[in-house]
Amino acid sequence: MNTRVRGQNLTYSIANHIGIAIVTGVYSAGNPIPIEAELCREYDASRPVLREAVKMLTAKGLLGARPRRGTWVQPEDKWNLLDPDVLGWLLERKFSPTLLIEFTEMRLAVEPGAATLAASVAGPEEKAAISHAIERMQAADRGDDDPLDSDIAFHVAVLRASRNRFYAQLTGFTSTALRFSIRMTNRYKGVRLASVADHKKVADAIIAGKASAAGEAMRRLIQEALELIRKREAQSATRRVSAVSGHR
Amino acid sequence: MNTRVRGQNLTYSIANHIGIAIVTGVYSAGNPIPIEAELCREYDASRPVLREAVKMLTAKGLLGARPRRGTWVQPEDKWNLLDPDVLGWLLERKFSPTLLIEFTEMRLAVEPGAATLAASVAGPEEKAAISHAIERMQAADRGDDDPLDSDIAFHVAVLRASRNRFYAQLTGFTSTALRFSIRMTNRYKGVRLASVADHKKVADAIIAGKASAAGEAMRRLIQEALELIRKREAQSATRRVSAVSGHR
DNA sequence: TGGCTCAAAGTTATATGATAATATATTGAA
DNA sequence: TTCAATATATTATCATATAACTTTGAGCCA
Repeated sequence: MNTRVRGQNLTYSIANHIGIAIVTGVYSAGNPIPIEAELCREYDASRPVLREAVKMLTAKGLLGARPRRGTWVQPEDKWNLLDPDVLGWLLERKFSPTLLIEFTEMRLAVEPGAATLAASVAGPEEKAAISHAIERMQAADRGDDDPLDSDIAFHVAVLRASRNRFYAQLTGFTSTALRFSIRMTNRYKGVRLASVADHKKVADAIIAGKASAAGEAMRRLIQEALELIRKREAQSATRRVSAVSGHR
Repeated sequence: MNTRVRGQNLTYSIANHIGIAIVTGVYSAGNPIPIEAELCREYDASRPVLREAVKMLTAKGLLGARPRRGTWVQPEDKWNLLDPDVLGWLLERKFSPTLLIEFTEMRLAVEPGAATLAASVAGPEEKAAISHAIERMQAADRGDDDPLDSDIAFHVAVLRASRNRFYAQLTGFTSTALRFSIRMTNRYKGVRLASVADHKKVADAIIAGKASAAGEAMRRLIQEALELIRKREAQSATRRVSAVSGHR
């Protein structure tokens, strides 16, 4: 192979490469990671650098290593899917509609939860951030801002407004999910999965301190997006099938 | 300091030590991580070992490093709180009722979501696992099984039954959360935060395929636990205040 | 012939020391 | 006073050597 990776930081580049190789199945249980010495040759790097990269990946649950047994890919259920890097690798290189549906299903639970909390605890600055995101979305509809960025900003603002560290932790996750959701579906429809008006309902409820209304509005918002995604997936699955049968 | 750490694996032990030191605030933005050379002296280890440990921690978002700038602790919002190690360090060494409330708030959204999904997609084996966990809880009430383990087994079984990788990913998170929830509250009450009967309602709804009923039952279950935890926290806060004022 | 013990080999773990890259601070000049 | 160049401290990378630890297999004994 001899894939000399270059970037500002060799260790991170190699960790990235191997990480991607793992999630795309280049390395797997059936096709195990080569031993250190061979990896050094493949990536043309010294052993310490390679070991540091491998340690980063073991910290993310992708790899395991033991003396004499070598280095191996962990079973998929040990991967830290909520780690932004791991999720990024998975989406960037091995995107699948199933994955998109799975994390939209998760957003369907998480974001209403965050919105409910936000309505009871958000302070003035956090509410201002939410309002500002809505204004940006409206501006985007007039062509004065980026539709994707403003949409993401809104969801991130709500997560932060929950004043719950675990929800706040999911901002990276949600940004990524949203970016890919839209990238996948905007070929068929406008760039939004839901209207600005629907987003504004959520914002208004949070700012008014109406907890259950905020949660419910957010739930409807994501439910709508999820159904749209499921429908598109069903359609393209049908298309794939008819394309295959058409060849016969 | 010279804290020679010994264990079967030096690198992991050191990563653990430093990880705990970070989350407990021994190292912080104000009191930065010493330079590599000093860390080597403190932990009596070679530079490669130390660098590998540091790389594991940067992979978990706890540290950052740049040439000439040294190694520093990342702001807390960059920590991967959903990483099982990070969460474990935080709970094991710096437990706080606030943290307990925060992740119970998150469970309040996540687990009903998982239960809802599970009701529509769980297969026979997954339903059997849920039933089995309920049986174990009943056995525990008769003294024939462990109350804590059986309780955890139930929640884990539901998450897995959702057939959603992101929910499944949260099993470690939930086990930890539950273990600490109970450890914190069982001094005051029986070991359960909610009755076996309430758990069984969730299980029955999932097995019957009643999605919204399953979600709602699970929501009630955790809502109950959350209120109990909040009440206990308010009480002990009062106790702390009166103890302090009593001393004056 | 089967099982147990022990030894050897292969692989990761740890150590040492040296060189390169880089960002910051300092110093000097404009 | 400001900007640029240079010095310096720190991480990044490299090369190599030794240790520790399983796994495997061979040999021996029952």
